[in-house]
Amino acid sequence: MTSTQELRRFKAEIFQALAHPTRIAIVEALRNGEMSAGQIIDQLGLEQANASQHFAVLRSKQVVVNRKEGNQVFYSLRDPVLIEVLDVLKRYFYSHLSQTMSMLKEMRMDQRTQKK
Amino acid sequence: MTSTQELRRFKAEIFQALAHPTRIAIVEALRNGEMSAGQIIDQLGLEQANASQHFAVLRSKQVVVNRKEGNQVFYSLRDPVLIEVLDVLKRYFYSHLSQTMSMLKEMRMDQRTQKK
DNA sequence: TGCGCACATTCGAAGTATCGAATATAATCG
DNA sequence: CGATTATATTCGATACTTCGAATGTGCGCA
Repeated sequence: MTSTQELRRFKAEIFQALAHPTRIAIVEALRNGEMSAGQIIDQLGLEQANASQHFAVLRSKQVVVNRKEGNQVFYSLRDPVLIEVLDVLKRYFYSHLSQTMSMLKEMRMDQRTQKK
Repeated sequence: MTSTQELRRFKAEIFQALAHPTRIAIVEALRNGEMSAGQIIDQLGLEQANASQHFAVLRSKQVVVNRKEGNQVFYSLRDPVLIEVLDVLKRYFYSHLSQTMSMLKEMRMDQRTQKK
């Protein structure tokens, strides 16, 4: 039996997988179909090793799947329903834009202040 | 100007806020309207201090808002659109149930094996 | 005023995530 | 074969998260 607990742990895992700006960028880049690792890295301006680490996270949570072709590895979303999740959040963001803006400002200020 | 970067950081913050089974449970408990901290704690069987820490995370990311009434604190979702996000994930979960089940099994096995 | 309830905060330990640098692997090309 | 390209993995440092235990805060009631 699939317990409620398990379902929540599963959801938490997915959220964790998406809880990084770079990984969100990767998922968004895949919105229109598969791309090679190299294409994603170029498009987003990432460090190769770092990108690969983020790919590993997304793979481990099955957010993306990959396919090897010769030299290259092509990534795609396992299920485009995840894009819906991002779109819902975009609406969320815009519907609370002014509050969100000040929140973002605070977040940036916190960052600066913390770095002593 | 709201940059794409900022929007991604914002989304990542929301995902981070939801990236814990207990916090998902709290958000789901609030699906049907506000509840006091104590009610949530009882219903979910949480430790008081731990629950309060999770409330703090949800507040800091503005996922929930609170209202004091005398002795008690009532929590509610800032925007029920977040429930949509959880519902989308539920569909995601069920549409990939068999794969997900084996993934969960592996995850549990990993946990056991790692605890040396 | 002082007690008790409801809730929040702080602290320190343990675990987990992130990064860049270095290194490994695997396919292709000459 | 050995070099080159594409990608992945490992390592160690630093930062963040989580937990329970202890303590703090603020309200209401006797």
